[in-house]
Amino acid sequence: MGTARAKFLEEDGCLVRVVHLDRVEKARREIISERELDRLSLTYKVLGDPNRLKIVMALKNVEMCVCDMAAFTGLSESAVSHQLRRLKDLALVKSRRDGQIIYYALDDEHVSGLLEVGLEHVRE
Amino acid sequence: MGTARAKFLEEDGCLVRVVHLDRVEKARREIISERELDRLSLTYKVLGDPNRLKIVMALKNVEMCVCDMAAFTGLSESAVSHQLRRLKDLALVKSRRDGQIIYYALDDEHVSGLLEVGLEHVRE
DNA sequence: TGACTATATGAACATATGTTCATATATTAT
DNA sequence: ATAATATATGAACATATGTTCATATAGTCA
Repeated sequence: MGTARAKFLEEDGCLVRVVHLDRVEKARREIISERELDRLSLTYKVLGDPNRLKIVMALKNVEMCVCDMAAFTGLSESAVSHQLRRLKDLALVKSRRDGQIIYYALDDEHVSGLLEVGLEHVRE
Repeated sequence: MGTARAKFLEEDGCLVRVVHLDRVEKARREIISERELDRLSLTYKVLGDPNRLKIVMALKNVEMCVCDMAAFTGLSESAVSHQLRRLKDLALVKSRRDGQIIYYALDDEHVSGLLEVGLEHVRE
């Protein structure tokens, strides 16, 4: 039944095979900016490590300090600190200081939202 | 003002520093299974690459075949195919055949949900 | 059937990533 | 101040990841 066939078009001096030029152009029009795409992929990537994800899942329920998270995950405090920095850089996690101790928590509801939707998908 | 101080407890024959034992235990009780955690982190990881994310974002709006996505992303068809396999393994993407052409689309609404929430977070 | 088209796969290679170890910073307590 | 505590950082190393290239598979059309 399929009658679609490839055309070839020139792109940057190269021949590129395209079956649905209209779809490719539609996708090009509707894609988000390179900048947003990079930031978005970094956001997912930072959740894409089991240890970091474990940290974030824990923070979903309770504030914790570095050594608590180290005890919980089995990582060294240094490793946890490195990971927290990445999480903080992408605004997945925020911190507040109380005396010598720095408490970490999820940055906002979007983060729990991401975890919820992800879990739903994994569990279906 | 902070009066919290660390205790040391034995864990697998090692001394581990813990400030809030109650929180660590709470986190341990409430954490999801190792299996779910792995699958969840793989799900985020697979979205955590700019090229794969670009593919998925495009599929949010329109069905595409491999060579369309190759043209759209600037990747080779082989590279796109490799990435699609990973996306399919984690049920982020599904495919249907029509003649010689295989059309790809997002697997379900959870995937667009993940993209929506992620974008909201990045844009705030 | 056999030639052709679209997609998939395996191995290899270069780059990216996460942990460790040593050390630095910042706050508190004496 | 000085010592002690909690966290952060930099460099280095081993492993993981993504692309390429060559080749394989699977469906289609003559």
